[in-house]
Amino acid sequence: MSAEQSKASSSASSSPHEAPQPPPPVAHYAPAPYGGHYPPPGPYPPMYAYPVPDPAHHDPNNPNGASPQPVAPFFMAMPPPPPGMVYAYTVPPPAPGYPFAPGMPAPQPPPKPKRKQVKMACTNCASACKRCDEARPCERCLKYGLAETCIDGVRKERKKGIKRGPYKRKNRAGSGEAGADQSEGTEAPSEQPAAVPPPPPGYPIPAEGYPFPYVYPPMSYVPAPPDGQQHTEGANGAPPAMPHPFYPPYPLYPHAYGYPGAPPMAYPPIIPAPVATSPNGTAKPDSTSAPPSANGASASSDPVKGKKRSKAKNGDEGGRAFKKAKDASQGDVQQQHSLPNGDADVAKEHPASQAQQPPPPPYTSHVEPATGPGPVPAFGGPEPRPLMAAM
DNA sequence: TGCCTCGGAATCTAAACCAC
DNA sequence: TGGTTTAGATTCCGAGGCAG
Repeated sequence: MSAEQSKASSSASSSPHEAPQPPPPVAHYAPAPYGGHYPPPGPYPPMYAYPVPDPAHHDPNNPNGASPQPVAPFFMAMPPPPPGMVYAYTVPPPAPGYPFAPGMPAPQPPPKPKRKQVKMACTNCASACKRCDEARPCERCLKYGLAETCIDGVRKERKKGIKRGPYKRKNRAGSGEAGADQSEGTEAPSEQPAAVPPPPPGYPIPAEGYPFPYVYPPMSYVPAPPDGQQHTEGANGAPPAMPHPFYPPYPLYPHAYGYPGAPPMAYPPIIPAPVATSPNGTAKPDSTSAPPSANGASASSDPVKGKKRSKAKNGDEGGRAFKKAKDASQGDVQQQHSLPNGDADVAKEHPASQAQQPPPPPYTSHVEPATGPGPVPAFGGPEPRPLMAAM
């Protein structure tokens, strides 16, 4: 499942519709744009992205009292922000159970990454209610040997002549962002902290989903020209055209990324650390990127949300008995091994196709290539996580 | 226990509506 | 005419439940 999804999503991200976009060009840090030195002379003490595991510390995500997973901490030697600079974004929330730095916004549940749908699923995927992709045959049909039956369904024509009630105009006080937001499907206004100042004129706006905070000088701040050089600012005293638009992220608290059990981060939406999947699934960053828990913990995690089931949807071939009977009688159709709803039978005939799928790279399925930079390769190694290559 | 099924939330998309 | 809103159509996530 997860492998299938990750594969599908990865292929979708490589489709012509959603060609992965490279991250925005990174302006390399110019060491002396100010009168003083920035960054201040090092070396900096290593800043761990999460606390060094303490044998005496019991991870709250390991309810059995197990010690934290021995994941090597990665550290970031980060200079403090340059004088007069402010981060345009706040840093992600800390891992559960850890305090907030003073002044940090209250913890919020990380917003679920928006689901991306294909325009038209193939008939096989549609009948199986499984993820499809734009390619024909799609990944799933290829995987299950249904390539020949992987065709687009026929989208039903929308009913016409349906009358509607009076429109409720959305609140467009915020300079008319409602429409654009709706069409874009983003919830940026509610996700961006209100304290984040807009970039000053002349400074670029970071691409949506850009993984690291930008820093801008405050609106009135103009960096002191180094060594008496003249400003290259434009007219009206605007800041110079992007001398260096941002600086490396500064972890305000020492466990921004990668702490085992840390929730998926609202921002940036990337780079999972080697997450230790706890037995009760509490550390599961996303079920789409994690293999189903062996004991069905996810299924039983919320007993309140019971679902009713019927054996057959719309009286179709819903049950296994029906499928089996159909198989027996129609073994030659679907290339002798599959029903349109290919999962069950294909899985039986190709058990390895599911069982031996390598675990998917976490989070890759949630990169939004259409709106943000390309997927950032997940950091999978235990060694200290490298800083951004462009830094 | 693992896998399959399918309910329903999330998303897409085009028709209807509205302002200019 | 173009932009916005609404709602039908569709996708597919994820939890319940069954077969082995």
